[in-house]
Order: sequence, then structure tokens, then C-alpha cells
Amino acid sequence: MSTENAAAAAESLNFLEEIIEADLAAGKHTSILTRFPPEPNGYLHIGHATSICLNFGLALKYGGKTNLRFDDTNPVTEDTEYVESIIADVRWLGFEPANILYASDYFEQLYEWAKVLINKGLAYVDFSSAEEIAAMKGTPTEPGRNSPYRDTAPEENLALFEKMKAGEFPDGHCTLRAKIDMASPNMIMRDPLLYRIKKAHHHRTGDAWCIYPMYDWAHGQSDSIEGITHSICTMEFVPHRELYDWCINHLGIFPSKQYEFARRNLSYAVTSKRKLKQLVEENHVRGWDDPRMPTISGYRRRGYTPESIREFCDRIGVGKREMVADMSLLEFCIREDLNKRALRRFAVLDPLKVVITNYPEGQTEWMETENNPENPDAGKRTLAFTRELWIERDDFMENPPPKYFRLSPGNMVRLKSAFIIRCDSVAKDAAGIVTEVHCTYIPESRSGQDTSGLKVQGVIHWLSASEAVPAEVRMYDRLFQVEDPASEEDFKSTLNPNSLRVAENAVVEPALLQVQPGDKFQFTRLGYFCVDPDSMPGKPVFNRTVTLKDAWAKEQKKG
RNA sequence: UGGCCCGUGGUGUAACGGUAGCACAGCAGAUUUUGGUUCUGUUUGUCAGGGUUCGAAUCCUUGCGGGCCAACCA
Repeated sequence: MSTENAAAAAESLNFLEEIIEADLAAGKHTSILTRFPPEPNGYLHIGHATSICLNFGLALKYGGKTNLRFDDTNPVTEDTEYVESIIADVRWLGFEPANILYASDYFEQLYEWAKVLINKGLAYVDFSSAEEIAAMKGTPTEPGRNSPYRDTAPEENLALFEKMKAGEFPDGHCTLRAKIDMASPNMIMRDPLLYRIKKAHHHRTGDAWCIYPMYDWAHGQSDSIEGITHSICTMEFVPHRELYDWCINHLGIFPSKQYEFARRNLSYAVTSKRKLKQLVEENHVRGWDDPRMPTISGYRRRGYTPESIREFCDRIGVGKREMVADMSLLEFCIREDLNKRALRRFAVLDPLKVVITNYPEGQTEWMETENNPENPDAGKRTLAFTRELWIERDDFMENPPPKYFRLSPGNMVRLKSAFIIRCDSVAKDAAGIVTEVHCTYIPESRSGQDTSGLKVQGVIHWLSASEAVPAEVRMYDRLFQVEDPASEEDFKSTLNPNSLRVAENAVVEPALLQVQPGDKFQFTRLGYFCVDPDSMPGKPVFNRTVTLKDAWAKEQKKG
């Protein structure tokens, strides 16, 4: 294989890149302009993230630009609260829109263009009720019937449409419809509605309008006005493309083109605004930014980085078939990112007291440990070693199974960056629960200057009982117990009852008192954690972003 | 019973008529003062039948399977 072929093979293009490169090569466009067109009626989720990364990513790759345009054509569901969160989420992901625009900016132009269509005899005012229109629409297997208002003369339609705009008719009294083909095999082309009357307050245009354009009338023309070259949307809009082109052709305006890719789903999650809204409103989660939510704001609070989400979107790629990306890939992406960047800290989530019986009371030695073994530049820190320590309850077992490398009676482990200790005895309460583990330490085994010659298999983290400070640690797990909750008859019946467990008695290094919401750490041997905005002075709250891979947990599952 | 879109390992994605590759997951091993990281090896795949061709994942065809379309939502 030649080097050129090797390079070409290494850089295989997805179908959108192929289209763009062909358009650029053919001189159809000198540069590209894409757009991300959310409706401001909810918070952005991971599905939107894939669309954002696609639109902005393609523009970046080919030296083009991307507009953020709000598809705000339905005043009753939309709100500025959502506008603001969407702008913030796009920026947080790391993208800066070339322009922030609104379909409502084009209402006047859209109105003028509607009149152009009416004058051409291509649109008419229909006084049929919603039910009548539905009845005349036909079905996928039978053609529809023409509306009795279909042949009204253009002049009359014009007058009626102006009356609609002037507010002379009540909501739902009539609509403006395109005159296309009631027998089209494409249901979308059976005289689609262009305008409906809604005497509702719009979050941007206020009460200036009482007629609002439908998606099909607003979207393509908005693209055209902005000069969007590649209007990328999801597959459910494929049948709309015929209408998209029809409108642009009959208006004779800039021919934006629509291309469709398959929606990308995530296993163990739901990504429908309706379902997410239900979870919030029925208090299954604490809000749109609950760290268990697959929203951008949820991932942000959970501790995901923008880089990790972009990497995930990149890795799952883009295609035309319905797909479900594996949650484990998202987890891989955040671990990969944080492994390189997060400083290591010791935290004990479920503390068990260890008393080093041969260590003098009141004595403290300072143990040096690295902040990030992946990055020597991250430096080192010191930890206090004292007679009484906390270790993770999981790291001790009175009757351990085979291959248990941690502490157990008669056995030794290394306290990471400190000494090797041996368990001599345990103390229990009346219920038989181990309350203290009594150990002796090996003075010659100090980390970095170990002359003991001992070899131990287990290394565990620890904290000085007198130095450690309390913290709350929220441990999140997948919100749903099944891979595809949306396919269940009742998706909420598959909610994971253990999606949040709170470690109330956790202790952490004293240095962790000086943190800001959003700060990220690896708690050694446990996982990646992020400071939650709920933190109070003296009582930090940490969210578990993701655990470390756990070979021992896997080993145990095998039984 | 109509039209449109789509079928490649468990998941996702390449191969554009010429050796089915990559990533994640899984499994096995090496290294390791994080049972992490890193490294090595490895199981598993072209929906089915027919056709075109020297040669088909790729082109044609039939079937099967999945998705979308009958909102005054987007």
C-alpha cells in the first residue's frame, strides 16, 4: 500500500464529510455554514450534544461557521429560561456560535413569502377544523381529499390571510395551507399547514403576532435566509425534505440543502424531552441538572468534562441507522480524560478504624505521595501518619475469600505511600460488627526507604483519624436498570432504586476543604469525583463522576 | 394492505467490486506502592435466498427484520 493510500485509509470520511468535500471540490460552495437549531422548550441532553458536535465539528473541520438558531415558532411551549441554558451549554461544550439567531427574527419575511405563495396560487386559507383536516388527510394507504376551501381565489386568500394576521379570527378558526397534492404518497406533502392562529405571548416578539409559522414553513426558509449550506437534522425529517425543497424552489431563494443522520441514543438512559421532563416533575431526580440526568447540565454537575463528551461524540461516529451507543464508551472517555488531569486525593467513604498498636501515641510523621502518577509535573503532597487511622471498610475482611489481597487477620498490606501493617486482632461491638482493627506496623517498610524485604500484594489508601475531615460523598449509578428504558411499557418502572447512595460519614484529606464547585479529583482506588455546588464551608460535597475500573469487583461477581 | 430510510462481532464504526479492519465491552496474560494506568494476546460479524462478476459487505432482485410518516409539535 502506498503512503498516500495509507493516509487515505487512516482518514476515512463519514457520509456528511463526503458530501461536504464533494460540494467544496465541485465549487458548489466556497465555504460551509451549518446551524444548530434547538427549540427553546427544554434542556439540552446528550443527544443534542452529538448534534452540536456534528454541526460545529464539521464547520471547524472545513473552515466554515455555525449559527445557533432557536426554532422558536411555538410560543406556548418556549421560554427564555431555556434559551439561556442552551447558550450556556453550547459554550460549555466548547463551541462559539458565529451568530445567535432566532426563527422569530424572520417572522416578517416569512409572512411576506407566504403572500408570495398565495399570489402564485400555491397556498390557501382553510376554515376546516383540525378534525376535518385530519379526516381529509387520508392515511398512509389511502389518498386524502381536497379541502372545500382549496380553490379560493388568490385575491380572496390574501385578504383572508391578512385578516388572520390582524387577529380577526379566534385561535384555530382557520389555517394557511400550501396547495400541493392531497394524493401524495408522502403525507407531509398533502397540503401541509403553514400558519396557525395562536393568540399567545411569544418570549421574544411579545404580542406582535397572533399567527405563527409551522416548522416546515419556518425552518428551510430560515436556513436559506442565513445562507446555511448544509442543514443537518435527524432521520425523522427525511419526509420533510421534499417540502423543504418545495418551499425554497417556489420562493426562488438560496437553496440550502437538508441532510439527515440517525439519532444517537445512549444505553441505560432516556433522551426524550418529554420523559426527562417527567423525571424532573415527578421528583425522580432533583432537577434538570441532577448528576444522574443525561442532560448537558447533568453531566457538567456530575463531573464530566466537555472534552470527554466531545470525544464520545467523535468516537460513536455518525450514520443513517438507528443506534444505541454504549454507556461504557462514555465512561471510558471520561476516565481517559480525568486519568491524565485529575489530582489524586485520599478519601475514605466508609471508614473503619485502624489502631497501630506499636506506633507511639501523639506522634505524627509526614508521608510524601504523588499528586498524579501520570503527570510528574503535578508534584507531590504530604499526608499525616498517626497511631489511629481510617481505612475503607471494604479493605478489611475477617474471613477473606481466595485472592483477597487486602487486610485480614494475620495478613499484611501496604498503606499506600506509608508503611506495611499486619493485622493482629479485631474489636467488635455487641452485634458482632468489627469496630476496630488492631495492627502493628513495620518501621523499616516506609515507602521509598523500605529495607524490610517484605512483599505484599495489597496496597490500600488510608487517612489519619486525627487529621481527616468529614465530607459528604454522593455515589451515582446508572439511572435505569435496563439498557433501553424507552422501550418498556413504563420506563419509570425500570428506574434504579440505588442510582444515588450517599456516604454520610466519609472523610477526606484536609486539603479538600479548600475546593470550588466543579473541581475534579481522583479519590485513589475509588474513582473520579467532582465538587458539588451544594458544598458548604467546612463540609464539602463530592459527586462521584465514575468509578475506576474494578477488577476485584469483577472477580467477586464470578463467584 | 402505501411511501420513505436502514440492516457489518455484544455495542458503535470502517472497508466505495479485490486480505472484513478499528474502538469500546469481554476474556487471558505481563507490569504496577491505585485490583487504576500502561503493554501483549485473544473470542465473537457482513440478515436470508437468488442473480451479475474471474471476484460481492459493496451492484441488481426477492424475502425477512427494524425505524419513520396520518400534531393547528419541532
